[in-house]
Amino acid sequence: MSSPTEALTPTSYLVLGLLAQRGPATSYDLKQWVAGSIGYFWSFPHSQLYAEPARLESLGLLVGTAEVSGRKRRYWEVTERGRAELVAWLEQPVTDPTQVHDAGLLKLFFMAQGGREARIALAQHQLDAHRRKHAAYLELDQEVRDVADEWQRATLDCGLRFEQMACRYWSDVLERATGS
Amino acid sequence: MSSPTEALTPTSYLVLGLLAQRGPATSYDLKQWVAGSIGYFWSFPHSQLYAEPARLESLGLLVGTAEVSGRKRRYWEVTERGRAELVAWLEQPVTDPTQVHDAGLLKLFFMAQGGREARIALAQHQLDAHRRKHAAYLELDQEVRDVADEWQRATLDCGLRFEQMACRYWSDVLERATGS
DNA sequence: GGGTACATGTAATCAGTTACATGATTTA
DNA sequence: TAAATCATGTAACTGATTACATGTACCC
Repeated sequence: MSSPTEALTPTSYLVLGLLAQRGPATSYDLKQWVAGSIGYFWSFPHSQLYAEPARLESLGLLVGTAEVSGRKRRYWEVTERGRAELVAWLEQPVTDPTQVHDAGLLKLFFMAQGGREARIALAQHQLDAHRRKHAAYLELDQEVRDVADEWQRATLDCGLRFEQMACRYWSDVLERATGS
Repeated sequence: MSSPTEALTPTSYLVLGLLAQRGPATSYDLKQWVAGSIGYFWSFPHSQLYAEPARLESLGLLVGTAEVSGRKRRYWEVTERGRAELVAWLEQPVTDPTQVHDAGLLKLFFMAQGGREARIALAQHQLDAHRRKHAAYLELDQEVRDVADEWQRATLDCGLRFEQMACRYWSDVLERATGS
């Protein structure tokens, strides 16, 4: 029992991981970083990114320093214990199964209750959305190619594959919806 | 402004949709149905499935009837307004982007902070998990082949494709993790 | 120097999760 | 008939979401 850590959430490890990876930063920085990476498939509202560091500090995993000048920004930095906690988490096996929250899929599941038009519209709309996302990932891939490390790029690669699969999938659904 | 509906959640539409699809049922039935379908990739805790119908009844989208005999079960049934609300939802375009909550991916993103062993273990573990899930979907596919409607089967097909993609992905990650 | 967008945070609400609790069936 | 499991809920907590509020920098 190295650390009597009160169950941390994914948000906790996100904050811990980002700060460990990129050094001291403000909640606003976290927000920006998330928006440019993980946020593409796992959204963390900015209010959480302001609240969570305070919690982690009370657990001794971060330390914060407030500016005295105008903006009074609070910078957060990972402590030794914080880094240890992060590494321990990385070594633990994942238990929670992947959750895919997709309102489009939920609708499709009930689409026998709707009309043909609705099915076509859904499929078309989802196809467009996933195509846009795929394009966005491709662009992102170019942008970060030389600043991201190998595993960050691997994560992005998963997004890319996912969107590619989704495009094919909704394209097939569209075909069936049109044909029936 | 057909209905002054207070923003419904995905849980609301899940309940509405299931009851519309399969007729009057108890919260326990809902729980069972979810466990055998959507629940594979989008978990809805049973407490929600007990609480939500009450909310929907207060909105006039369901009506409940309580047994008087031993178990005092409460059966829920969709009203006309409920059905209309469901259909309206099916026709609306999806706005929320797909959320993929996967602790494994989150870890991978930070895996430069961990050791080679941890990366191999993660990839291997995720690969196993997705293989099991894929197998489970295949089995489910056989079971429901003749009871599920076309769009329910299409939803399952998405799960199948997702797991297939995930298996390939983590297999590739495993290779890179081993090789470096 | 007034408007607009960016930056930084707080407060209130609410959904989701965990835990608890108990009655009804089945089975050993 | 005792134990175990299934069935049916409720209560408490807390993380997540939304909304609000204000300060700072930029630009027209």
